[in-house]
Parts: sequence; C-alpha cells; structure tokens
Amino acid sequence: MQSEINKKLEAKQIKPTPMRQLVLNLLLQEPSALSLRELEEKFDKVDKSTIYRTLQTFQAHYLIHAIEDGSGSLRYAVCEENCTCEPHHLHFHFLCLKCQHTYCLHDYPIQIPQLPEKYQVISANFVIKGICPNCKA
Amino acid sequence: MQSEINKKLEAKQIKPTPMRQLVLNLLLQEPSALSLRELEEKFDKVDKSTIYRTLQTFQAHYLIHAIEDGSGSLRYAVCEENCTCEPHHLHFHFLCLKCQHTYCLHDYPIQIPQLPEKYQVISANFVIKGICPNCKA
DNA sequence: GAAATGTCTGCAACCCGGTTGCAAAGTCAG
DNA sequence: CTGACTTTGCAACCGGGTTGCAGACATTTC
Repeated sequence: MQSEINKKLEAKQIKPTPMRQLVLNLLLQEPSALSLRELEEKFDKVDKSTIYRTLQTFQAHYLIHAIEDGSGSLRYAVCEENCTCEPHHLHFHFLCLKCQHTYCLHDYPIQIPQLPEKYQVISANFVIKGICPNCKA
Repeated sequence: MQSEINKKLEAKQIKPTPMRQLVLNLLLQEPSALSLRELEEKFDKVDKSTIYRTLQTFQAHYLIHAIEDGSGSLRYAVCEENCTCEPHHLHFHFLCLKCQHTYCLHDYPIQIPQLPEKYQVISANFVIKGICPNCKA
C-alpha cells in the first residue's frame, strides 16, 4: 500500500515525503471529504500549516480538489484518475446537514447550462445539501 | 420609492426601520450580490454587526438569500417575488474571477439530479466561475 | 564525507469574515 | 410619562486560512 501511495504521488510529479504519504493515505481512506482541521485532528503533533501546504501542493498537481460546501471550511477529496479539475470533470457534492460530512457524488457529473456567449466558464462548484443516507435511517 | 421599499419589507413581515430601509435599498440597486463588507463600505458610520443582524433578519424572512460563492465571504441578493428559498426556487450564480462580482442568473433555474432515494435534499448552492460579460470585453 | 544548495516542516503570528454580549438609544403600548 | 421590548453601536472573540522565518532534512557537487 505504501507503494500504492507513492505511485499516486509520483504519477502527479509530487515528491513523496512522509508527511505527504500520510495525508494522502488519510484522504484515500476517508469516504467523505476532509477539512484542514479534521486532518489536523487525525495527527497528534503536526502543524496545520504543514498540512495546509501539503494540500496546496496536492491541489496544484490535481491530485485532490477542494470543495466549498459552505460549512465554513474547505473540504478536500482525492480526484479521480485523469481529472484536470476542469468543469467537464467535476461532479456534484453532497453536504449532510446532520453529520456535516461532505461526499463526492462521483456518479453525478455536473452539467453547466449554456450561458450567453459572453460568459466564459472556467470552473464550478455545485453543492447539494440535505440528509445523507447514513443519517436518514 | 421609499414606500416601495417599505412595501417589500412589510410584505415579509419585517418592521421597516431606517437601517433596514437603507440596506434593502442598496441591495435592490446593486446588479450583483453584495458581501457584508461591501455593504459596510457603502455606509460611513454603521457598525458591521448591525448590518449583519439586518441581513440575518432579511434571510429569516426570505427577503434575501445568501450565496456561498467561495470568495471567502458570503454574498447577499434580494429574492424573487414569491421565493421560499427551496431548491426548486433556486437559480445558478456566477462569480467573476476578474472583478469578483457575483451575479444571480435568475433565468437559469438549477436542476438537482435524481439522487438515490435515501438522500433527502433540502437546499443547494450552484456556483459557476469564470469571466463575466463586463470583464470579457 | 563535507560543504553548498534547495526543499520541507514547525512555530508563531497575523488577517479577515463571521458572531456574540452588553449597554445605550430608540420605539411603542398603556 | 413609564415600563417593556426592539434595534443599534461598540468591543471583543472565534476559527479558518495564510505567511515569514528559522531550523531540519534531503540532494547534489566536489
């Protein structure tokens, strides 16, 4: 699995440091997107700025994407294989108002409406809010 | 026009205080959604907490809606006539990455995909980012 | 292997949006 | 006018995000 992690890092031209391996590992294991603070809490003694910069690096290399779910903090989740974070690669996200988890709805690609010509679309962030299956019970 | 403002306030059962009249007036005049800070700057000597609470009141009465555009601050815009801020009343928003203005795309109602039954949808926030017609030039 | 270079990490501090407690000012019914 | 309630202004706080800097670590070059 370690080699699994490293392969993913190197595929995106990211030098695999211990810190980065750990963070990526956590992100891969989690079914929901994690915030900076949530990541921080999973470590005992790692500074948030280190994690922050790790996440910045990951984003710059399209390894993860940030989700603005309106919960007050950004959430991060690993991108799909060949994602370039362009609009046609994006999917919906679901924020559960009860457990406050945010899930990638990978099977639900977003569709951006045809806007008037003069609008140039670069990116998008579609968040649906409600109660997730786990909390509905 | 003053009576116009008051009518809107009273239609939503909001007592028309001077502060509220001014804030609503500003929101109505602006073509883009305004942040707390932007509103604050339009006044000379009004405290942000007052504006903040005014906006909270407006939201609670469905007079305005807040937009999480990912710019770091919430933006507020006046709702359409009979809006209840439920998903089927919502529209797309467009954040211009150049001028940082956020526009309501009233003519583009959002469409939420049919999720598996166990997801209960309550609300949504769809933001498209790019360059707006004014900045494209 | 030691020196020099560059990258990564930890700490502290800061910025800024949002939020709250509290007291003063304003509103309004009796 | 008085007392009850609402609204406003001030100050302070909280928490996420961000940055500067110095020390740790890795990598190259000789």
